[in-house]
Amino acid sequence: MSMINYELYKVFYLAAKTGSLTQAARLLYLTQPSVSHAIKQLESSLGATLFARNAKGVELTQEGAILYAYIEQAHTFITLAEDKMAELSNLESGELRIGGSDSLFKHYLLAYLEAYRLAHPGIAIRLIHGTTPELIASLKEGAIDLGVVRLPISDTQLEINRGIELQDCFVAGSQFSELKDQTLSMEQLLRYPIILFSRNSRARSAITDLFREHGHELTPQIEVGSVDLLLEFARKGLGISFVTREFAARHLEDGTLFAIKLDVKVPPSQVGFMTLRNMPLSKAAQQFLSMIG
Amino acid sequence: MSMINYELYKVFYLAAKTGSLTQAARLLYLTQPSVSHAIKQLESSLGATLFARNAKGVELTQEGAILYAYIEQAHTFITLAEDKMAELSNLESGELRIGGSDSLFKHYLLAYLEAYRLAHPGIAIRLIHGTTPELIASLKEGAIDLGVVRLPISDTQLEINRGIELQDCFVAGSQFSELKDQTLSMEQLLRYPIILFSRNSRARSAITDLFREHGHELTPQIEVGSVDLLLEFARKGLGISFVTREFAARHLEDGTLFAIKLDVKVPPSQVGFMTLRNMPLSKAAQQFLSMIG
DNA sequence: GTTAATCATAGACATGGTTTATGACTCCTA
DNA sequence: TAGGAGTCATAAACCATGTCTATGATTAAC
Repeated sequence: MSMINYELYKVFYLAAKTGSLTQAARLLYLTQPSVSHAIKQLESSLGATLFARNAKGVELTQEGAILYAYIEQAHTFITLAEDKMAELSNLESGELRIGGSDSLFKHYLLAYLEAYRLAHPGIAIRLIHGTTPELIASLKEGAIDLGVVRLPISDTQLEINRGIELQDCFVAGSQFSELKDQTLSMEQLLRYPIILFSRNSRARSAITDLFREHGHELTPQIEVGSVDLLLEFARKGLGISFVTREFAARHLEDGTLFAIKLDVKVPPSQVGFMTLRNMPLSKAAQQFLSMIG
Repeated sequence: MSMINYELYKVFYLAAKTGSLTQAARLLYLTQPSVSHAIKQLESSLGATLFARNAKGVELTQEGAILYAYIEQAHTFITLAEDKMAELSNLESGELRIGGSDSLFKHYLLAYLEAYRLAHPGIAIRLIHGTTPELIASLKEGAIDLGVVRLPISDTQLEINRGIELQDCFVAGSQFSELKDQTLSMEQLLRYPIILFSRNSRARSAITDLFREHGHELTPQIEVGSVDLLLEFARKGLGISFVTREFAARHLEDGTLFAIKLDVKVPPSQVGFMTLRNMPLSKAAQQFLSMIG
């Protein structure tokens, strides 16, 4: 490998382009002898005279012209690279890939994403949904920059940032209005039809575990696959849904749903942003996290 | 202009390609801290972290991967450039453009060109024919590397190398065999039909000038456009041709033509190789001249 | 727990690039 | 035709940059 100092090619490029060592020196913030020396070095490394020197400046020789054709291309790519990196740095372009659940995207991140998009329209936002283990795998493959999930998570390779706290609760519609002012026990609640999120959900296992700790088995009459359906089924009176209070906010406000008071405190759940401990965040992701945190 | 030291991109390229600063250092004949420092410098110049460092080596970040896509291209071009220059240096490729007259090509250069082609089959040979002023213009435009012409030539921008000496003479065929053993004066010669090369020829003006100096006007009965026709017409007995003895060698030997002895010495003409004084010769041209010189 | 990799850091060092000063040359202009 | 202003080249002093040595921190593997 000949391994010529690439910096010499920059000098050569500018000398060839301007047709003057003096001008090249000016562009490079160097002196003319320095450029002269650099060109001489390149010439001796390549074993060819690259320029004809004359009183008006320099002119490419046959060999110099051939070299220039290649170096011009190389220079173009490097310039493009520098421009691109500047864009990325200025958040004028780039990609922000977030993993999470659809409900967290919709009810928690949406507002931030809108603000982010407005502030940095050049950055493409990609939302990838999956379960927590899937998202951890995606992170480790580099398919996403960060994941938004319910805590706790224990994986030494991950770095966790806490987000908001969410309070899960049971909600019902007007068909069950007799429960509005009561405080129910677990036993009492279990007499009613229960609607839960489908298996593999962190929220679901949290609540069934809580019931089990108190000696009760929480078995749903209906299982659904989305938060929207949980809310919809509860509103239609098909049963009592276990949902995140914050996600039901609209319906709780307009009265189509109400929260049921339990005599047992349902522990809140923490939302967290997980990133790979070893992998530095992209500027786009850094900026997004800083907008939230 | 951000003007980052191009040499840093070489280090970055190898680090990214090998996935290891240590290995990159080995390829660059540097130490690992040096590479580490170079990468850090590049990162701070670009305002982005390019690598995730871990115990096994380094891995490109999102931004690093984007940069790599560009730098890989640039590196490819530079490598191609270096390969090409090595080829040119080794005379494995290139172009040799020679200007001259067809007769000089055929009768003088041909042997050298054959040898050259055999020795350097990778080099494309281009012969451009034209008059001396045309060739000088071609030289100055960079359209040819060297010109082969009759001397003298006076142009301060040109560098002249002497080639062989050619002796012009009058030749005739068997129809004029009575002249074979005579030594003619100019006056006597002028009684016969003369065949000259068409106007603008250096050889022609040399001989007409010589006659004029002696008070005679040499006016041809026939003008032809090539040396071959000069010889052909003389052989057919159409007249006495003024040709270069060396170009007529074959016919002088086989007796179809003979040289006429004049009582005036026709000064020999010198063939020269002209190159631009200011423009360094390509390797291909240097080699060619050295084969002749 | 030990070993052997990795990269990072700090400071000493020296190579190499830069500068200054000057010279040779060419072109243009008065 | 001389003078001036531009070009690039050269040489030597300088110094700053990049390099190395030495060491540390961390991680992975055995």
